[in-house]
Amino acid sequence: MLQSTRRSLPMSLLRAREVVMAQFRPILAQHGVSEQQWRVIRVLGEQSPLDATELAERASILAPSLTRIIKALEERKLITRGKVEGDGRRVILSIAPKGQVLISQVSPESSAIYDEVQRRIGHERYEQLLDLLEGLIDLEKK
Amino acid sequence: MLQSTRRSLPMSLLRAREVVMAQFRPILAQHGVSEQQWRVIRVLGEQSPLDATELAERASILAPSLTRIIKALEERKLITRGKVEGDGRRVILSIAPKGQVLISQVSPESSAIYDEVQRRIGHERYEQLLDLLEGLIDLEKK
DNA sequence: CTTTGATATTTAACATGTTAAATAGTTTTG
DNA sequence: CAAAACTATTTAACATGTTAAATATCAAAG
Repeated sequence: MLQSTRRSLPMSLLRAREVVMAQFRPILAQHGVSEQQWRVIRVLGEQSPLDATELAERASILAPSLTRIIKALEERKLITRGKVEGDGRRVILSIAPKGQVLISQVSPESSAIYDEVQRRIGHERYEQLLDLLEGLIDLEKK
Repeated sequence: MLQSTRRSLPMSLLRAREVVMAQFRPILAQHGVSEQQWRVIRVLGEQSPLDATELAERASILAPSLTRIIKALEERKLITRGKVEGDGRRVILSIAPKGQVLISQVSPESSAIYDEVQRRIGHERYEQLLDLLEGLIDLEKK
């Protein structure tokens, strides 16, 4: 029997994400970074340096997109790019000072929005949702 | 304090969706339709005709993307496009016979995958997840 | 040591996402 | 009724998603 488009898991995931991101986009736009660029910067803010493959994995961005994003962020001196000695194929990325400044500017506003969303749906439901999503994500690895 | 990228709501929603869609993409690819094209076809399969605005809303596709998708689907005769009498601005879309055939071909395979995902994470958790997502989506309307 | 196979990144090509602006038609106002 | 305001769709421009293929380098076999 046909799945209704209203209670379809992929569709619900997409819409839920849309609702949350709609809160963020204006902030990111004010700082001149896209959603994906911000993900890259934030991952490098947590751990730096990282090679491109690891970075792509952690930021959930496909390699071809990452190539383009890296180029843009490097030109703006938000990140730096280097080569690994011992393996000439790998590219190593690091957060740059300007990138750290950006993180320190955006993070407070970002946290405020997270808190607001969490408050509106309830702390318990929020954690529950994250747990269920994690369970779904882990299906991939089995 | 900084949100970890691992337990970030937008990131988790994105990854969870990715896991589910990874199951679907091969099927859709076999039938030569993209994920978004399939959403449009499926929505029209549920209700047809629909005007472009309604269709965009229900398929969670932005108007500019819908314009391009409609063009492609109409050329392949999967949907048909008409004008409304009384309002010359509106475009009306309907599912075409070829589109209905496609739905009848893809739906069984699609359902099988839904069932499999549901089985793997558990029926109860599956419904719970949909409920929580719905709650998040409804924040938008308040 | 060189050929074969695997891995990391990039390029290419096309579809979609995203915001802003343009177009065309409709409704509201004065 | 004519100007102004509004609505629906399209176009434009650029970023990203997606798959496949190309490059470059490294590792394994022979």
